[in-house]
Amino acid sequence: MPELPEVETVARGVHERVSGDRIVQVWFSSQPQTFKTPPIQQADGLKGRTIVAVHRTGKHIVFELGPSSGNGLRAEVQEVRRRRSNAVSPEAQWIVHLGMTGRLLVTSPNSPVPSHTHARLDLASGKELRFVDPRRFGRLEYRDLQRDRAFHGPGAEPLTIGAQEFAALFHSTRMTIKAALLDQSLLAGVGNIYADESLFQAGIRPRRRSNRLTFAELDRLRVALQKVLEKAVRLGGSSVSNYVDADGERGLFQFQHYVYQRTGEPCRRCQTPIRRVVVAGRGTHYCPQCQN
DNA sequence: CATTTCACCTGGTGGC
DNA sequence: TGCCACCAGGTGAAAT
Repeated sequence: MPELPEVETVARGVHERVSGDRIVQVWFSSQPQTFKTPPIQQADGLKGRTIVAVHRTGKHIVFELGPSSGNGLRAEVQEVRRRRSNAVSPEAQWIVHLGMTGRLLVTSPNSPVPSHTHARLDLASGKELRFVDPRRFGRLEYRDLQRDRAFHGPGAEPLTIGAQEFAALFHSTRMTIKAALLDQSLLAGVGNIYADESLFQAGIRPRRRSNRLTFAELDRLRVALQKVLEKAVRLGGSSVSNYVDADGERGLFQFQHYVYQRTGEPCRRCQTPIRRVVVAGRGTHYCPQCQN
């Protein structure tokens, strides 16, 4: 499930492979719900633009796009070189949300096109960028910054938020702490795995009311969450089911899980069997001994 | 308004 | 072996 660490891994991989490149041709599938912006509008906007940079905001991958440039291979190559060396202020953004099963792949145009491919971007370098998403929970959006606001994500960034702001956010709602962690308008980037893992590390039960947690508990949670996310980023994310990064490599963090999908197995701290309940409509895993 | 529930999707799993 | 009910969970709309 792509959450912050998986999305970060994908964004870094894609950035390394396509920044400085130029989009020369675009193809989209005809699956309407994949497109937050109508596909024709996206194709018109993307074609000819240079990819200045690719980065993550919350669970979103943002492509910063430069102005579209003229035709001709020589001009394209020069354009690529120019944009590599100078920072260009972006004129547009392509925003990719992976949903549950979305993947961004950088491949040769000749490699077999997987089923459920919804976007194919031909790049000036000869590479092809593909968006593949079997369950179609992912979303593609285009913003023209002359007209639209730049994308900044729905909520605060979990990795950099400070103690005061974190406490203020979670003291502002009566939801369960699990539901609050999953609410992207509060913190952007936390999903089911890292919500469960950080609550375990902080020793907090998922059904506690967010606004009833003490400042000390919330700060334990913030520190635990940041440590868990940073470690997962270092390990390339968690590969549960079939998540892979831009190389097709699997992450390693799933071997570090303390509670997620360990129902009935002994707690790594106290040997008590891990319990599974449903909170906020999600499978939720916790240790009844270590979490209070 | 705040909060909770549910529909959207397909592939994988496990029971019979 | 084949069939099918069921589960996974990010998000936004609908219900409460």
